[in-house]
Amino acid sequence: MGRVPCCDKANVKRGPWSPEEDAALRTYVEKHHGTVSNWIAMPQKAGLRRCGKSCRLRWLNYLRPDIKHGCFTEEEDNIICTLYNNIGSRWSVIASNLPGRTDNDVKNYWNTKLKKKLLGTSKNSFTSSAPAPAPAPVAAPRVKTEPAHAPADHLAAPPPLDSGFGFAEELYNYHSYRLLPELPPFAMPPSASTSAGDAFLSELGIGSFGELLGGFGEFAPIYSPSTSHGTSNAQATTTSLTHHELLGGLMNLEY
DNA sequence: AAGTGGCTCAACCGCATGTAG
DNA sequence: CCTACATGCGGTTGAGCCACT
Repeated sequence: MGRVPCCDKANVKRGPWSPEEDAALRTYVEKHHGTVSNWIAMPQKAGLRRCGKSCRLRWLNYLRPDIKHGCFTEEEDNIICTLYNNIGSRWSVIASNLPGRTDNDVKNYWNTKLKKKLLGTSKNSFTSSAPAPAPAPVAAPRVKTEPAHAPADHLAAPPPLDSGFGFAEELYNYHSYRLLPELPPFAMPPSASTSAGDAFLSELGIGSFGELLGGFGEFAPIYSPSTSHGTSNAQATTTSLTHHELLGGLMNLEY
């Protein structure tokens, strides 16, 4: 007994999508205000001879109106590398930090360009402001209670401290490599405040602390975004923690 | 101009997870 | 609680394109 197929493979079209199919899919989804309640039933309703999963993928990765196509910026490179160092190949999580990018896009970009860039022989092959490449962590299991940190072998080769690193990169490295003895203590700016936290997030290209902490599973329980989630003033309402306190906690926990 | 080897990226596959009944 | 089904996700494939010889 094999798996139950998600569709009748003999009667569905496969391969590249035609402009007519794209139009039919786009029309259907837009008619339903961008949400499809049942992708399996959707192709028949839209008059498409496609697998529902294929339709969903086509919409999410290509037809969605907010998709950003084209070259990745250096800032996006940095975010991808930083998050990959921390959480491994969890492309959907990484993509969620890059507005307009899909997990497939990020994955393809990593596999075809970034990985080579990082593994390149030139010591300057990576951008000067980016964290140095670390051994790729094994992808964390896709469970909600996953360990937040990369596995221990991740500690084998920490990135060198580079004076060119910004606050954000240093904090991430600090987190990623568990304060190896050779790393000097990370100094919190004396004037650290909500605005410092905002600047930190802005530097990472992350919209809210909730997004940041989403990558650090064990911090999630102490943080609950306020109703102003996504704004620069988001705070941890359940604990009344400020950005400053969260940053402090982020740096002190486990170290 | 033709051959070929590498690269890109859309699409597919199958497993994991979520959820409704 | 169990089962079946839908959805989400990461890994992989292969057609088409391009640069090089």
